[in-house]
Amino acid sequence: MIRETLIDSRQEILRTAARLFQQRGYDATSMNDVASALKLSKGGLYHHFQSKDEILFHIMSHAMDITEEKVVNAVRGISDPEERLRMLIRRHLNVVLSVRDREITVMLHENHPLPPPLQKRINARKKDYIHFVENLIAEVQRVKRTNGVVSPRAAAFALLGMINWIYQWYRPDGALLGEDLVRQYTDIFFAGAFQ
Amino acid sequence: MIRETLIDSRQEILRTAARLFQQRGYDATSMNDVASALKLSKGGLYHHFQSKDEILFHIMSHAMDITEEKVVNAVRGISDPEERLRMLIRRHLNVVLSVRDREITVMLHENHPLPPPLQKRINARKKDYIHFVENLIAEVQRVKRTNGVVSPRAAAFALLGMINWIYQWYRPDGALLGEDLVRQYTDIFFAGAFQ
DNA sequence: CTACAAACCGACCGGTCGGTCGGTTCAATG
DNA sequence: CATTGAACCGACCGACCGGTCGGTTTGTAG
Repeated sequence: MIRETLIDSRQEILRTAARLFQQRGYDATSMNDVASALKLSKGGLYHHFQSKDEILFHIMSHAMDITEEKVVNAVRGISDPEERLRMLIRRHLNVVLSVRDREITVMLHENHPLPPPLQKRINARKKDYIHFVENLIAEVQRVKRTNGVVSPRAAAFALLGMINWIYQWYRPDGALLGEDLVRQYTDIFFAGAFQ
Repeated sequence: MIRETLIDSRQEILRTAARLFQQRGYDATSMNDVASALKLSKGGLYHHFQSKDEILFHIMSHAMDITEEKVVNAVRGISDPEERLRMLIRRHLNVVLSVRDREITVMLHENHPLPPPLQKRINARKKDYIHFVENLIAEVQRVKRTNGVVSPRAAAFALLGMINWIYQWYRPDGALLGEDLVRQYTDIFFAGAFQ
């Protein structure tokens, strides 16, 4: 049971750190803040992680894991490209809105420079995802025979911008609710990208 | 000429600070960094501004000035709503892309909490702008008689998200260039919001 | 040349940062 | 009960943070 608790501790630390980073920002959150939120001393915290950077890296990695699991994998089984894209929009949007998946917001917002090799691993996964979206859009355009006006690349950036920007203004108690957003954003994008 | 040089100094400080804040982030940029980039001591810098917060506030205020001048005012004279919106998209997008207007990017990205009264002034101006965009979209929907599918509010957020997110990925030497982006984003949004 | 204020310097302040380290607690194993 | 290693503590480090202040330089007006 030793292995288990170690992993659990690390996971719990990452969850708490992600919450604090999301609320106050990475730079404005000290290791003392993280430690005391976990009822731990700073020394105790450093028993589990080597550096603050390492914590941020694992949060971002986890964010990419979530994206691949809850968006990409959830969509892979759908054979109809249009339905696949609709589900991708729904899933991606819900991940951004999800209070549980705070790692996503941290990854979207924080530009803190990680050590180059770590930074590259994150960037590579981000690029993979963009290409996945881009290819899916291209496929839908082929099926719908509407590939003259908008390039899949620009459409992908537009779509990801629409959705990723939501964390900047969305409040769960606001007028625009999740399901409503999914419907309207999907309508906008489909009419926009497949004219 | 005394007044002039004082204002000039302050402006130059703000320009340099904006550049550094954009490149490294607000928290990661020290007052020493700003001072030495201006070939000034930290003490000399504090002769012109009372605090780091004050500098950030003025940068953000300036960002809103730029938006009102280069986007809102540039568009006010256009009588046809559709043309007005097209020009707004073009102008807003060019402001985000402009290397000269770094203040915009700083305002879009930095969430550093300012003293509440200052924070409120910035937030109020942001909201005014969003409402301006929302109302313009509603007007175009009325003219085009296409106001059933997408609410002006959601459309405004989608549009601003598309455009504002650009700073996260745009590189002037990339494949997607400014004019191309304007055209494609305009096409996407018009087909999407006015079905 | 004098006077004076704006501009600026550089040493300094209290505090906090990320990170270290020697030592203690604790729980499981044999 | 002794051993052992993970978990953890708390004091500490050097560096740097935002900000202050007394004094010097500099430019201009009389």
